Amino acid sequence: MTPVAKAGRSGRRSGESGTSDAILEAARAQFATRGYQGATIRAIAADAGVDPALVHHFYGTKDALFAAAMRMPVVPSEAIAAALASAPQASLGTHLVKSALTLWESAGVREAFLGLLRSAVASEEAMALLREFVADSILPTIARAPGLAEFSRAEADYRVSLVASQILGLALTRLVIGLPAIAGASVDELAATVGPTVDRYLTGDAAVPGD
Amino acid sequence: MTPVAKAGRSGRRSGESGTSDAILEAARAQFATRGYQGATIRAIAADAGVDPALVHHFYGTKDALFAAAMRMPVVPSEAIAAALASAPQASLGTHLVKSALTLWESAGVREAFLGLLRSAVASEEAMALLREFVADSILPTIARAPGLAEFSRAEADYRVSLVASQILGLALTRLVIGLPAIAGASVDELAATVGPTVDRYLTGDAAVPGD
DNA sequence: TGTAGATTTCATCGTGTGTTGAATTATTCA
DNA sequence: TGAATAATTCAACACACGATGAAATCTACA
Repeated sequence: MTPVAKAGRSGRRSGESGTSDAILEAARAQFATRGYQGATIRAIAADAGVDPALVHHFYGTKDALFAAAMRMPVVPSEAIAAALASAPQASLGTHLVKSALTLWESAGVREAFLGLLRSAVASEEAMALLREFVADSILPTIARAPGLAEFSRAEADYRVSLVASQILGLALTRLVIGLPAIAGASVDELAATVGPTVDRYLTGDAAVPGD
Repeated sequence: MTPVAKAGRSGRRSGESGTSDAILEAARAQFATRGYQGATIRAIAADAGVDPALVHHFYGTKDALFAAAMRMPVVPSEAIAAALASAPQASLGTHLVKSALTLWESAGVREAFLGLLRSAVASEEAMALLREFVADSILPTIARAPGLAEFSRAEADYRVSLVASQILGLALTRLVIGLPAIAGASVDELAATVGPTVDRYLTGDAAVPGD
């Protein structure tokens, strides 16, 4: 958490410091936790153990820092791939929902999700980056699920996006808003009720290819 | 948008000014548009055509102003009631989804939704207020749908919350993130594919009462 | 009429912000 | 070795913020 110790006096340090990476990581964390306005250059610099001026030296303005920080991947799409790869005992949809819900229970996920939403909702640019990330990294991973290969590219896109809408809705109501009935339900309960929905979106009837 | 014209000199104005209401409305708009940190007392005062000190005079601190502004209802639950009351030609779920999607197409809804999320995601207090609002105002309205009366209170809560999760997920992916496949689909397409899901949540099998 | 209270502006305070320029130290390479 | 360049800190600027206290103007009520 405190990657670099701040030395008292100025001038260049010896050896590779990796300072600009430390700044970027601190920035990502601060932007995620506090949002764009709430994150201050000074706090980011303090987190990185560095003088605020150094942040500007590396990244110029706060906007540029933000843009750079947003380019870092946050959600491990490997986790999704792992969930898909592991043995689906029940239906695929149930398994997917269960994996997602279980993943969310690990520490810090709520904060990370909140942070992502905070950033995305705070600026159109961050929103575009998030959309790009979801569309280019997350959805294709889900699209590799068995049974989707037979559909056209457009229809598969549509189906997978519907899955995303339901699962993100679950995340929103359970993690962010905390609707009692959703937040209070167990992983198994939710997986049992929502799983079939995901199955239907993935391979069931009634999916219209969008153009 | 500019309810009260700012006069040059100090002292009380004659007649009822409704200034504190104007301040509250300006605050709501600013908090919704810019989030808690982004909204400034000065901007709110300017929007209300008033001196910044007057804001403090009426509401004390910025936190208190925020709390007061959050208490104003934003989402018209009458719209939901109207949608439920109007003739459901297709299934109830399809009708509900179609109504929601159509409502969103009217101007300003995306901004209002974004603002709500912005505020909710920015502070735990706003989140609690949003949860309270959804749980106490929105959900009971949906719960008056035909066919839900036969369920226990807990099960009806669970079912309605599932509906909320799917519909909010749709709003998130269509309005906020703008996932191409969802944002690009037509209202009828989405209603046709998501409607049955809502039907199943409302009256179908596989719903586990929480607790 | 007079006076207590409500509404409004003004001037200002202290603090924290993003940003800049110069100074200091280390590295690289001719 | 020496010169160019990169990394780092320091000190400070200008500005916007939330907040406060006093003064000015109006209303309500005795």
